[in-house]
Amino acid sequence: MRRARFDEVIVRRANLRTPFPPQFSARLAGHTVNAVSRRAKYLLLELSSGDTLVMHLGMSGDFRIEPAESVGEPGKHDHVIFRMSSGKAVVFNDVRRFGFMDLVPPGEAERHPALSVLGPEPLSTDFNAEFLARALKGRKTSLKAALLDQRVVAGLGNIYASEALHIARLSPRRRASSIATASGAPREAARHLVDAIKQVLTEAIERAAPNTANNYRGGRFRVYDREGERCRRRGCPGVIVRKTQAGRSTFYCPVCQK
DNA sequence: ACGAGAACCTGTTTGC
DNA sequence: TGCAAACAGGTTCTCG
Repeated sequence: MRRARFDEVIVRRANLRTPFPPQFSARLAGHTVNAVSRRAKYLLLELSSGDTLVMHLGMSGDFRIEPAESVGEPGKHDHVIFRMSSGKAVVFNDVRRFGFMDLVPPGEAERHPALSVLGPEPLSTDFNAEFLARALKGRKTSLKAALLDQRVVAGLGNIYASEALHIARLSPRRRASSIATASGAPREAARHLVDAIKQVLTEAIERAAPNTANNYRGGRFRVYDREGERCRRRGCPGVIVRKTQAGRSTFYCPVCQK
């Protein structure tokens, strides 16, 4: 497969969460995509122009790929259409418009305000019990809210924050600082939590991978969206409850998560 | 300085 | 049935 070039970029609505940069379409047209990468929940496309296209799907965004010739009348929430030299059109659809697109000049991607504040990637060795304990030392917010803070760990979202806490048997309502000693050293809970985050994300990636036999692991989640249902931990008689923390739904088992 | 809550949007589900 | 409130997997701003 050859690297594809942007033949034409049609912006049907030039503001998602933030306004698009000036000359967005013109800066893309004629350039090829040299590399695709990811940082936290941001998608990064390195272009032959040297610019980096930074994108985020927000809550409801998605890309769909269709043959260019079959692109008909755009749907209501189709905001951007990338017509590629491959003959495909990549359509960005986003009902809630919490998505995000920006174009940053060469060498400035890491300094982008959205990216520069991010903590370590959860599956990297930089994300470990020592780091987490230091990051949460003295923080009075809840453990759950802290896990959603992208400066602490980048790319963990609401579902897997709840899931990881269940695996680690830690209550989402604990003080974040409780996983560290006063000097910022990790307690055992910090190691369990780091391990649980890595585990839950690794499993989720495996499950999502195409062409594997892992696709139909029944049951989906351990706690997320299971209010009122039995805890899945073996031997635990608990019932999953839902609580709002920092404006988001948290699901946990009050019996086995301490 | 920190943490909680609101705000940004639209669509769907839930409750009276 | 109908309408309003609550809720949705994210991020960022404001306010106390």
